[in-house]
Amino acid sequence: MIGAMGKKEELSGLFERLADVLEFKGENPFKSIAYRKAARTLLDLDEEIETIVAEGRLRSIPGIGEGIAKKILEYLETGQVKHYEEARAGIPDSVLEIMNIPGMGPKTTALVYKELGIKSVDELEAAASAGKLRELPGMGAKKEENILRGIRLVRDGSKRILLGVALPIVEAIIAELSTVTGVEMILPAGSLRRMKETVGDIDILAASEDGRRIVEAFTSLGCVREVLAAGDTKGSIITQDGLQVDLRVVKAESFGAALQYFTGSKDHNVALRRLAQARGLKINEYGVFRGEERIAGTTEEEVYRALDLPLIPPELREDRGEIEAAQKGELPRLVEFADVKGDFHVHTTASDGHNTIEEMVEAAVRRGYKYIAICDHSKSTTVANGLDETRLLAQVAEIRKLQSRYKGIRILAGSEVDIRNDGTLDFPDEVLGQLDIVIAAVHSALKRPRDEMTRRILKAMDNPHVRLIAHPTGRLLGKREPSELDMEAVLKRAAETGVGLEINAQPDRLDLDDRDCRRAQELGVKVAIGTDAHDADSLWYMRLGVGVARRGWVGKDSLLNTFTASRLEKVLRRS
DNA sequence: GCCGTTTTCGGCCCGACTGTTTTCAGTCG
Repeated sequence: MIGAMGKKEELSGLFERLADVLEFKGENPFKSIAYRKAARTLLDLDEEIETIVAEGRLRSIPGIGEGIAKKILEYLETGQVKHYEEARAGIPDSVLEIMNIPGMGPKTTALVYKELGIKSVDELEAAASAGKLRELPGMGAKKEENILRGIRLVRDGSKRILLGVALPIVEAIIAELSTVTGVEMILPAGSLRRMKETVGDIDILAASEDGRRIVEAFTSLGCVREVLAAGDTKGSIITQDGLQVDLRVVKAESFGAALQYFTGSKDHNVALRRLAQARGLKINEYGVFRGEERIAGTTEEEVYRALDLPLIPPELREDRGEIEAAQKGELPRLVEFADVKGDFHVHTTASDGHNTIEEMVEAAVRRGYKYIAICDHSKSTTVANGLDETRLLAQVAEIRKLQSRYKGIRILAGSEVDIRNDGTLDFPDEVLGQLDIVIAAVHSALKRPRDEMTRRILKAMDNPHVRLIAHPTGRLLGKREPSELDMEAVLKRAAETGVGLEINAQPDRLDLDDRDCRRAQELGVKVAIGTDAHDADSLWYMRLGVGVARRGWVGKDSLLNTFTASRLEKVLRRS
């Protein structure tokens, strides 16, 4: 989910649509590639485009040259881009939408538009159903069927799904396929391996001498709804949940190259390929080649080493400067899942959780944690049965008593205390002072204007008892946009006050997101993962939080969850 | 349209699968 629409988001969308139009018209495809690259680059910017323009740094952004820079300036000055308006003139938007249908590329879309006057997905569906498409050159009955299936797929809402939903599904599939005879290795690849917050489809990579056998096992899994492709080295299915899963099979000697290749991202790979070319090498999914000779490919380390690079962790492979950092030997030492010693945000039956304090603590012990923070809701969040002062203090007493029975784990008495509309907190200071950790969070009036939202959070951070701000933007992936918020101001205040920001690890939150994390890291702000678990099983969301932190270039020393219990005590006592 | 340890012109990542084709175009990732 993208935040509020600023100029860079508008420009990004414009360049994407321009790329569509040019493809449709059959112009030099590399122009479209250039526009799409610029569109992605714009979205990835940490700063506002206006700032960059004002400081004359536009042309220093990779992928933005003379032509695109001019168009950006034109848009900022006039609100439109003439070249775009001219290019799209006479082409209805509904025609371009046809290109979103799987199987319908620019060529086929242009063909049906020109020959049959088809201007929308609905008209395409009618023509395909009536068997009219097969009369066109290069088209047949099978193509019609495929197009109809593609239309159904899009209508079914084959949208991106949450990482936290996809991860268990793909791990179950892998567990099953790893028992197939001849499977030497099998791992997830693609955006899932990069721990992107949502994934479009799932890529799985296997090593075996007998590709057909695995592909057959794959396409006959119990979860298969539809088989899209089945060859010797590749299979593609739609699961009952509507998730597309692609399996690729290579020989073991190529596994590293293939894993690298299918993990992406696309932009990262293109950049790597350029590096390879400059050295007279060729990279593909089978290895790194100098002429006919293969010089690497069994492991990913080999592939990167062939380019004089250290292994770049999958979570960083977004072409956001990781290759340059690797070349300079400046890759961050990312936090590891194994470094995590505790969870800062769990609920219990006292508010809206499903397990007792003791059950949550037991689950934390089983995970080897050294601390866990019990942070139920406060009274303003009535829908979640938030605790008032009396119930909170009773819970603190209960936690102290329970603590005496546990030696190896510290049970932190805390609260996920509401930030009210005016920025004050739901409990008075003398109550907050009795807690081990105070996490402040906005749960209401999320749509207030940017200034007001920012002021509320800044004010909460100024309260000396507050240690963390939970789910700072309030977004819910696919359901609710992030609140309007001056994140830069929040991060700077965090740096000043020493208040940390939460990476809320709920699958549909992941808030802070990876980009905010990276900025936090740059500013020296501490982050802390809280699973916000409402039951003991959900403590596993920690993995998702670690994924966000790693994608945000967060090192071990910036993540509070890696602190030992005694070091943490000092931070919590603070000042 | 972008870009430069072969280049300011001429490349631009590269291969698999499908369906339609008797040798390949289109699409996808």
